[in-house]
Amino acid sequence: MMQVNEEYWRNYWEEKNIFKADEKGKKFYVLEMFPYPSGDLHVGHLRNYVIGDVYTRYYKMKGYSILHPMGWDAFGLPAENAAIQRKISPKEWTLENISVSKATFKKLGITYDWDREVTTCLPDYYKWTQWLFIQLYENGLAYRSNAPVNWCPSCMTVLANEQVESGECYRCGTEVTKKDLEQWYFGITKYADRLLEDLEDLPLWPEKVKLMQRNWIGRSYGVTVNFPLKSGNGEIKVYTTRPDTLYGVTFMAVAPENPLLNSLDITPEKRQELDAYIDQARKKSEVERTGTKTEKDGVFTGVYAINPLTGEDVEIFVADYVLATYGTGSVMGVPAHDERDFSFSKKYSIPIKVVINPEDEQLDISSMTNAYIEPGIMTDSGEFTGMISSDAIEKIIEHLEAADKGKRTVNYRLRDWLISRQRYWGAPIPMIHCPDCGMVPEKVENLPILLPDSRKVDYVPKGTSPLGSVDDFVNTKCPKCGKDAKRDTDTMDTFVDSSWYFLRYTDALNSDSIFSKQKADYWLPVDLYIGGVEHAILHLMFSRFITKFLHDIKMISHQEPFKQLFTQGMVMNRINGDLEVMSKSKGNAVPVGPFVEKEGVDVARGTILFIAPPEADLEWKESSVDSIKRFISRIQTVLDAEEGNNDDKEIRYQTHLLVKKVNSDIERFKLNTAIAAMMEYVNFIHKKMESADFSLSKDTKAMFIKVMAPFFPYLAEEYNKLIFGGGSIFEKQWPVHDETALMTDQIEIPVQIKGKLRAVITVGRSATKEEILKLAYSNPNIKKHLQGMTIRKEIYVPGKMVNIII
RNA sequence: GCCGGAGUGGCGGAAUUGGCAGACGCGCUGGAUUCAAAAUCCAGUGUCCUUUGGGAUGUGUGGGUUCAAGUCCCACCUCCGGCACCA
Repeated sequence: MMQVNEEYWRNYWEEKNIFKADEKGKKFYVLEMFPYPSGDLHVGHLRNYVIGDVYTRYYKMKGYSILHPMGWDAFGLPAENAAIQRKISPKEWTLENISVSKATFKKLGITYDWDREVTTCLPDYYKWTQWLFIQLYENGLAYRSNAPVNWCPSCMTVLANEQVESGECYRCGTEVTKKDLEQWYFGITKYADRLLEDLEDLPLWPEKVKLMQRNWIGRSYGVTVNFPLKSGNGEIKVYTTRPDTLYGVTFMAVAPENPLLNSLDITPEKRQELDAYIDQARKKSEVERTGTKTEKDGVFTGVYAINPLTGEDVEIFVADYVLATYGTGSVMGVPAHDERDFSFSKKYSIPIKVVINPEDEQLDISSMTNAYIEPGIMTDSGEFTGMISSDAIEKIIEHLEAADKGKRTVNYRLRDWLISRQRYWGAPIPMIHCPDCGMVPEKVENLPILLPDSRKVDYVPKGTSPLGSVDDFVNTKCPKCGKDAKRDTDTMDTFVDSSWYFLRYTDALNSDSIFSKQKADYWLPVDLYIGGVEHAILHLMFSRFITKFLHDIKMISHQEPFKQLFTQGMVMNRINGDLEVMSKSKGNAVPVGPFVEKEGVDVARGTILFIAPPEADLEWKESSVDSIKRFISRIQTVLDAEEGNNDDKEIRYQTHLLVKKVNSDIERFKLNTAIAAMMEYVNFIHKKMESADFSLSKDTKAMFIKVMAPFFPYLAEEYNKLIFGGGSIFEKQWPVHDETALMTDQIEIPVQIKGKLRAVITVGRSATKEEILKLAYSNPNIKKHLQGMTIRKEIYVPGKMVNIII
């Protein structure tokens, strides 16, 4: 029986540079999302990387120049937390984890080009993260702003909107609070339209992910309407997508944070009441304020605005369900035609005015229990009365613009990306605060701004940036005027690091530039990007944004980084009876190292690929290896037999069918059925060997070995060496099936009576309809069922089936 | 609440264009081999009926289109995921 020497092949691939990108001819860039280095890789990681490895080996055999790199998303909180607990430096801890993970990758023999390894926490990488920041700053896309931000009291840092899930921190699940802080933002909203529209250019992305991004960007079209104040000469602007309901506006609500409240002419008594409400609102969490379950409340300001279309008075409320950060921070209230406004008006006895009726009904305020939010016929709406409301929308916008009472507006749910973090283990923001010059970017030649040695830093989180405690870091000279100045002490969100790493791989060792345009243009876009769907918004949107920005500053030609996205399913494991995603932090991780040591890499690969289709979640069971172990040993039985020379038509048929099937299964990401097809094939040969003096010819063995190579690379190499004398199987050409081999002389035709299968007949390939029907009618079971029946119709689908209707 | 996706044997899952449902595998049952066991090999395995030829039934539920539906249409149920007052 064949002995597999994994180490030999691992070294062979590496020493002979089999999978080193040679940058010649047609290219294929395979990428798996790089991991956070948490130490031991587990079976969940294995799945992700093995899928990528299959494609790398497959495209290599198809003659492409391959780029398949690996690196480390190495900044971030776990390193700091671990360091605080164990009193070792985040850097040491991280680098140690990387070396453990890397050793496991090497043991697996995944086809990475390690010369291109990137580690985001090392200065040769974050130098360019800082460079990128400066480019964004100089193009007006990085700015500081003082605003209420999401604050995680447990992580002691701010979070981006994208990192808050139902009011909780995406990392630790702690309820997020609001804090007013001056923070750094990236102007991703300037790219909102392009990020939305260019999704059309990504046909090979899952619809689900594109939909999630569309929803997240949340583009809406409407109008900003000016409501003059009743007293004084100010005005309040509101944004609405339903100008057709403007005649029904009876109140308006302003966010507690909206600064225009200060300019309203409010009586001192009212002012006191309002301040109490505002104070209370600010203490509430986002979920308490805007969650669907809580009842909306507010306080009347005592001040009125004027409906610009009707001239009627409109009560102005302060209400904490109004978001200060969306639209104008104020909304108009139309009780009759908005569910939320309806219940608010009931609560505060605000008048209700119907301005849209259903086509066949007149709404009656006294009997209404719900708002009518559908389109309908305009009523009580001045010159627009009688129009279909959906048509009136555009007419009213035109009217408002003509009268200078409003302006057509597009709004987005997407917010600018808050990227500063009050933590130590991240890339320092390369900006300097100068008392004279203000904000000044560090000179590019001074990059990287090194993180100070952790021994000098008090990086235990206190809610302020740990770097602020290091005097020789903070104190510097202004790059512009040379006077004493202070460095910015925040570090960047780790999603900044990972939003451009796929570009660095194309030119990882470049010390003069972030990458060369020529290399990036050759390799981009990533042809196949494999990772979890949990990054559908965060990482994938930020990467698209940065790619577009780099395109705009002429660093790259492409506008989209990832041509095809494949989101693989999660690996689940039972813990105390509950099925949970496998992860180190949950304590249910099955480490890869001991597993492959025991079973071998090929068995580990085959198992994880066979038990479920790559996109489906799967439950990990140790016992799943049994079927693949049996299969591999059966492959050996078949291949170990002496070469025969008695391949017949049937063998040729089966072999070419296998090649065709595996090829198409790989192309459509059905790696589980590709393995099933190989099993069928091997079972077929095995049976044939038992019943006759038969063994495969050398040529047929070659076809099979090539087809299995992307899945079981070690075994394939051993047989390639044994039977064909060496070299790497991956330098050989992927087989092409011969369509003529699939043309059998005989075909089987199922015969149905009234849609029920009654017989299967075997006929010659070229049999005519008449011949087939004749044969069908002579079949005993068909005869039996047709006894005494009248045939009403015969349906014959050429080469497929016969259906007799009685 | 809104928007997606999915429901197929005891289990994981096949069925690529409306054309033989359950490929492949796990498990289970019986047999061969063995002193015995493991491993391996062979046969069977949706459910029910059966004279062993077959027959009935069957892809979440109920309807529909069609010669023919797991696949298409309508309504509903359940589960999973995303968003959750975005005005």
